[in-house]
Amino acid sequence: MARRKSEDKRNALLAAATEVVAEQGLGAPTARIARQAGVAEGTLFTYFGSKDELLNALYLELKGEMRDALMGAFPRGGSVRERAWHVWNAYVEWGVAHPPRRRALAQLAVSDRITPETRARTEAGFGDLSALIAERVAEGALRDQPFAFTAAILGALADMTMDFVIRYPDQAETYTRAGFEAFWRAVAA
Amino acid sequence: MARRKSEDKRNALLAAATEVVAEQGLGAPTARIARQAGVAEGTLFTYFGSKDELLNALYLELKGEMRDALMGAFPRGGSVRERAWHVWNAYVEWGVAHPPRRRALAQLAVSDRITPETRARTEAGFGDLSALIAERVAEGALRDQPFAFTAAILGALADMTMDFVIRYPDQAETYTRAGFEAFWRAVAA
Amino acid sequence: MARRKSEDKRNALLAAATEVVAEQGLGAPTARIARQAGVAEGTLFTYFGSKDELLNALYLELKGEMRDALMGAFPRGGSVRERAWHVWNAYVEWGVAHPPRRRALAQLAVSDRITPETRARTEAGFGDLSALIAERVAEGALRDQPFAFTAAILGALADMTMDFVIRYPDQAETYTRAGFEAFWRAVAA
Amino acid sequence: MARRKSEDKRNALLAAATEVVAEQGLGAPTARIARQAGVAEGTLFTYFGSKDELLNALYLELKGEMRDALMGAFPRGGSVRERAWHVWNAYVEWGVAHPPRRRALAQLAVSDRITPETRARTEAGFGDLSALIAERVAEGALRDQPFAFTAAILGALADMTMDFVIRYPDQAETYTRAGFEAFWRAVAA
DNA sequence: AATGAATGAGAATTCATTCAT
DNA sequence: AATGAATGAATTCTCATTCAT
Repeated sequence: MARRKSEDKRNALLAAATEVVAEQGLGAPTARIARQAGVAEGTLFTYFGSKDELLNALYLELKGEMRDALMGAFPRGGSVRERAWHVWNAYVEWGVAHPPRRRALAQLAVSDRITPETRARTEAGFGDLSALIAERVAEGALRDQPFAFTAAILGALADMTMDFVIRYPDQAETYTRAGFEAFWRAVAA
Repeated sequence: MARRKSEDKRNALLAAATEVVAEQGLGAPTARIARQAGVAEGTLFTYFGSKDELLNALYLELKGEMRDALMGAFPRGGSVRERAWHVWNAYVEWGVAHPPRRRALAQLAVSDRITPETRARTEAGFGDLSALIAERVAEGALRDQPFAFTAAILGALADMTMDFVIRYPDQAETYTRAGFEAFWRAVAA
Repeated sequence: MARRKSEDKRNALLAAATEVVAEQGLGAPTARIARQAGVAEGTLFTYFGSKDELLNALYLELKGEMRDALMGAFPRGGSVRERAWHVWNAYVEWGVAHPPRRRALAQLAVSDRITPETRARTEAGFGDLSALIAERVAEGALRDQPFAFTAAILGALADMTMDFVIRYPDQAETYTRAGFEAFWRAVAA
Repeated sequence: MARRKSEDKRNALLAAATEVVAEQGLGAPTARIARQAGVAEGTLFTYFGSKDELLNALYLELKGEMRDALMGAFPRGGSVRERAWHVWNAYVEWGVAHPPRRRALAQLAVSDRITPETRARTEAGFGDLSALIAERVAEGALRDQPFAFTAAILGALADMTMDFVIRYPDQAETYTRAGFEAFWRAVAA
C-alpha cells in the first residue's frame, strides 16, 4: 500500500505558509512555502489542490487557533467585566506572541481568495464570546446596535492595541490595560 | 513642440490604479491599469518610472485627498467635541463615498512597497487634527498615553464604522453617530 | 524520485545558444534559444539562472572545447616549428570546422557580460602552448617583448587565415600554410 | 520655408552614436544616442530613417575617416618600406587616439546590420594602399597570394598592436615598432 | 524641421501546476 | 506518496518608431 498522507507534513506546510505569507504577502511563491516546510514543490499540491485551497485552509487554521486561545479557560462564572477582560487579554497576548500568525491572518482576512464559505465556517465557535457581548450589549450604551457592532469595536481596539504592544514591548502591560479601559468605556452603560 | 505630458492621463492612471488595486490588490498587472486608464501599456511608464513609483504616487494622492476631505472646512473655532465630530464625520463620509479609494489606500498603507520617505511626506498636513487630539488627550482619560494612541483609537473605530455603513447603507446615520459616541466615551474624561 | 536534470538538455541549450548567438549576436532572445533547443522557455532557466549565466557557461564551454582541439595530440617531443605548426593547424581547423562556434566565441570574448572570474577560469589549460611560445620568444626576434605579444600575433594571424579559408574553401591548404609561414617569419630569429 | 536639415545635427548624431555604440554595443537605445547628441528622440529619425540606416551611415563615416587618417600625407615618393611604415603608423595612431571610434567600427564591422552594399562602398579610396601592397606582394614572400591576404595581415597585426598600445601606453613606441617589424618580416621577400 | 509623448511588440524572468520517475 | 524538472502563460519594463503639436 502506498504511504498515507502525513499530518506532520500538512502542518509543516501550514506553518511554513504562515511564516512566508507574513513576510511576503499572499503573492509568496508556493515553491518558497514548500522549501520552508522541507518538502518538495510538488508535494504541496498533494496536500492542497491549489494555492487557494492552501490559503483557505490556513485561514481556517489560524482563525481556529486564535479562537482556542481566546476561549480556552474562559471564566464562565465571572462577572461581565472579568469575562471581557479575559477575552481582551487572551486576544492581545495571542497576537503579541505570534506576530507572523497575526500578520498572515490579517492578510488573509481582507483577501478575496478566501471564499464566503470559508468565512462562514469561521464564525462558529465563538459562542461564549457572543453571549458575553450580548449581555454587555443588552445593558450598555450600545443596546440599540447589533451584536456585531460591539464585537467589531472590541476587535478594532484590540488590534490597534497589539500594534502598540508590539512596537513598545516594555509598555505591554500599560497599553493592554489602557486599551481595555477605552473599550470598556466605549461600550459602557 | 511635442505633446505635453497630460495631467489628465496621469490622473486617469491614478484613478485606474485605484480601481484595479482595490479589486485585485497590489499584484494587479500594470497592463490592466493601463487598459483601464485608456492608454497603451508603455504609456504608464512614461508617467511613472516603475510600478513601485506609481504605487507610491498613488499613496500620496489618496492620503492627500483624504486629508483634504478631513481638514477642509475644519471648524477651528468650535468646541473640542464639535471639531472631533467634524473630523469623524468627514472621514467616514469620505470612506463610504469612495470604497475603492479606501480599499486601495488600506492595501498601500500596509505594503512594504511604500518607501519610508513617502510615508514621511504623508504625515504633514494633519496639524489641526493633531492639535485637536492633543487637547482631548490633555484632559481626557488617556492623558497618560501618547497622542498616537488616541489617534489610533479614532482611526480604528472610524474604519470599523465605515464597514458597517457600507454594509448597511440605510443605517448610515445611526452607525456614524453610534461609532462617534463610542469613540467619545472611549477617550472621555 | 523526480526527473534528473539532463545533461542532454543542458548540452542542447548550449548548442542552441551557439547557433543563435552566432547568428544574431548576444542580443538573441532566450526564447529563441529555448525553442532551438527543443525545450520550453522556462526550462532554460532551470539550467541557467539567467541569460548572463548561460552566456558565461557558453564561453567556458567553447573556450574549453577549442583548447581541447588545440592541445589534443600535442607533439611534445617535436621541434619548436613542428609544435607551432600543430597548434596553428589545429586552431585553424577548429575554426573552419565550426564557424558558429567561432563566431559565438568571438562575440563572447569581447562582451562585458563575461565576468572576470569566468575569464580567469579560461586561462588554465594552455600550458604547453605557453611553453612553446616561451621557447620561440626566447630565441626569436621578439625576445624583448612579452609572451602575450607573440601569442597575440599567432591569434590574429590565425583568425585572419580562417576568414580566408572559410571564404575560399578550396584553397584551405594553401592559405593555412601561407598564414603559418607568415607567422613563422614574423616571430623568427 | 521650413528649416533645412542641419549638417551639424547630423554630425552630432554620428558622434553621439560613436560614443554610445562604443560603450554599449549595437544594442544601445536610439534614445540614448539622441540625448547624447543633444536632440530629441524623434529628430534622430528625420536624419536617419531607421536605426539600421544610422548604423550604416556611421560605418561609412568611420571607415572614411580612418581612410583619411591613413592616406593623408601619404609619402608617394618614398620607398616601399617608408610607405608601409607611414600607413602602419597612421593606422595605429588613429586607433590609439580614438578608442571609441575604433571600438564602434569594430562592432559595426562584424555586424550583419551593415549591408553588403555599404561594405562595398567602403572599399573604394584605398588606392595608394592597394598599390603599396601590390608592390610589396609582387616581390615578397606572399607573391602567390592575393592582395587582400597581405592587407589582412597588416590589418590584423595593426589591430592587435593597438590593443597593446592602449593597454600599455608608455610602451606605445616600442609596440608600434615591434608590430611593424613583425609585419615586415611576415611579408618580406 | 523639431519635439517628446504615445504606442505595442518583444525581452527576460517568475510561478502555479503537471507529470515522469 | 514524494520528488523536482518541465511547462507556458503572465508579468514588468524597454525601445524603435510614429505622430500630434
